[in-house]
Amino acid sequence: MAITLKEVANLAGVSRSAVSRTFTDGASVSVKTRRKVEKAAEALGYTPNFLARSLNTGRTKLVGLVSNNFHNPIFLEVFDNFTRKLQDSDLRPLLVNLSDETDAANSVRMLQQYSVDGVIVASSTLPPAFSKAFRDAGMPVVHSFGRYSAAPDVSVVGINNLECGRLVARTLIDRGYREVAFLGGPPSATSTQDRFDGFREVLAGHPEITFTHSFASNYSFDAGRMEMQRLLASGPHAQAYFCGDDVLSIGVLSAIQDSKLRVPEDVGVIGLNDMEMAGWENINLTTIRQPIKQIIASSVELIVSMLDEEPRLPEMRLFPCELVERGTLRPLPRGYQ
Amino acid sequence: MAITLKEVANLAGVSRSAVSRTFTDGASVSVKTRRKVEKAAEALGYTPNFLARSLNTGRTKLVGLVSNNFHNPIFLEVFDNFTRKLQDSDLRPLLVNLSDETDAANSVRMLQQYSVDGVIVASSTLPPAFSKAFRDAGMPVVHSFGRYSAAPDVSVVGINNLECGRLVARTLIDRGYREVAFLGGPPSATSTQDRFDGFREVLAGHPEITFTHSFASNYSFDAGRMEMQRLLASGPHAQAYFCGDDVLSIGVLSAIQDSKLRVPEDVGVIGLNDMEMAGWENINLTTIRQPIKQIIASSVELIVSMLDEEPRLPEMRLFPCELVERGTLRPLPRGYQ
DNA sequence: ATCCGTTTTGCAACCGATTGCAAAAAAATC
DNA sequence: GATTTTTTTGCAATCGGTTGCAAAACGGAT
Repeated sequence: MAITLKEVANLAGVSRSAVSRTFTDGASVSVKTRRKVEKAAEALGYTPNFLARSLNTGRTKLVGLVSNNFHNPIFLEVFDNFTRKLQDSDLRPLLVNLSDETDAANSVRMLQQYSVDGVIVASSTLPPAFSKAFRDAGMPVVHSFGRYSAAPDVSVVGINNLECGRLVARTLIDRGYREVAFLGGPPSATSTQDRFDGFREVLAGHPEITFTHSFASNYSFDAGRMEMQRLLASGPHAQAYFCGDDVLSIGVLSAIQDSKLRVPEDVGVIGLNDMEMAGWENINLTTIRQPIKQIIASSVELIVSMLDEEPRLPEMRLFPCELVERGTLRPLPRGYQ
Repeated sequence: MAITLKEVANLAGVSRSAVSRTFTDGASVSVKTRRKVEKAAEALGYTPNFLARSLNTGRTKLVGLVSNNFHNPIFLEVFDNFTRKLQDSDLRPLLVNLSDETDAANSVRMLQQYSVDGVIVASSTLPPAFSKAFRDAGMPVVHSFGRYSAAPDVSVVGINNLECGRLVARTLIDRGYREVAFLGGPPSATSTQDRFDGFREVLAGHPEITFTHSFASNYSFDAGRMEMQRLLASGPHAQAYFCGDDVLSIGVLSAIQDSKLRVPEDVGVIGLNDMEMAGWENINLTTIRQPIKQIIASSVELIVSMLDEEPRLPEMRLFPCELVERGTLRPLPRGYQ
């Protein structure tokens, strides 16, 4: 089938070790043999077999890229950035779709079979039990877009969802909204729980502000739209809605638009993520930006350093979020600007 | 590190071959030893190493999933479906991002290093040279969303872009549009070229219809919006625009919306793909549906059958497209319905 | 109990590489 | 030119499995 080391050795008239050494950096080969080998390899079109190599070295340079978010457009950016960054670090992503997987053991086995060097869990909804299962199986793990924890099982890189919730609450208060609402993603998602907690924490200090909440069935346009339609039909609406994420917000906007209410005059909406689409002129969503590129760059750096170092304690790397002002929230009242 | 076959053999008190055979289907092992082995494996938490196995069997069950479309939301659906289908067939996708890759040789080497069993090229814009390079390196290749060719280098699964162009032309004619336009994706994309060819082929038979064309710099919202703004600023607009794909169409719609023209009364728009977003109520784009799920299911079936069969001639598998009626094209004139 | 045909089993070679070690070759020293 | 030191080389074992083959165990029939 493919050209092997042996064939190159024969053609070059050297031992197999010599060939191996030419393709291993830091190994001792004279320039003369190196030349011979390179010439032979070139002629035959030889490429070392990384998998065979991995038996000895214990490194496959494979990284499991595990996710269950295959419906949120922002994850296309996520995959794009991860694959690039991993490739830059000479690692290859083995993509694992956990969308309808409930059993971590299954996924663990899958990754063990290919002896991946490490695992990146890219998800804001996957319960920590999954990352923990990978860790328990002895693989270095980074959970990207994961949840803050004082005593994390595995390293987490992401944003401080609690702080995001607080930031939104403060923003709405500053804008003079007096009846606000939280419209979260699925209650089971850790990201929703934390954003909610931060949000109501701040509001708890403002008894003058009334505050309601509800949850969409998942982070999707349809779920957001349906939940908002339900809310509009079931009683008076709030002055502003903090939505679990951008795609949910767009669904919410669509429902509001149908009801003839105006945004932001009659009702305000603020999302979270700042996905590309949020900036499209026909959407123009005010939102909280999550620094995806930095999160991913940092995740890859982290996993890379975990590969050649000794096991170390899990760490949290949280990045700040910032408000991206667009057209779905009313501006600061005069005098406060 | 991980548990090996040898350790299981020791614990179970059998030979290494016995253990190997228990984990190879079709191999001859007595129920008695099988039980012993399974018990020992269970106790130790043993999982066979697929990569070591691959040295003997010549099969890694790895499939290269190669793409350069990391900006079109439809590709999230594509990745979702591919990963699921491949997993169902017991194959693992090794994701390769070719976004700023111009040299096929580099990618070929990457896939050779991991001795993938086959390659799926998922892209409507990647030139055929890439798939050809993989094939020339001896890997089974399927090009999904690729271009029709009478004598293809590799198997292609997708839609007939020419026929799509024709379908749109006929649709616009039937709707009574007399000044139509093609607003394609990047001229270099094979998909754009073919759609354009089909479109003008039909229009060539209708001299009463005037017809203009232009190209956006890529398949993106911004490109579509900018190109449409340019067109609107530079002279009278056409009655209907056939846009290269859905995301381009949404950009075009956004530009039209800004110009105070009404859709579909003043100007019609039709896209291509039927991505999820096209059905969102606030977009509601009339478009041509590309049967993504079928294309992917068929691609995976094809690559699977290429894995255990002898080399065979490349084949074309083209699926029909259909019109999805929504709100951006005016209805059939009365009397024709 | 003996014989014969089937299964089951373990040995040992092999897949494509890496690597410790000792021997050979080359370079440096006197 | 002989001796010592350093570098380069090939041998052979190893990584974690699979598999052809011959021997061992088994099962049934006589």
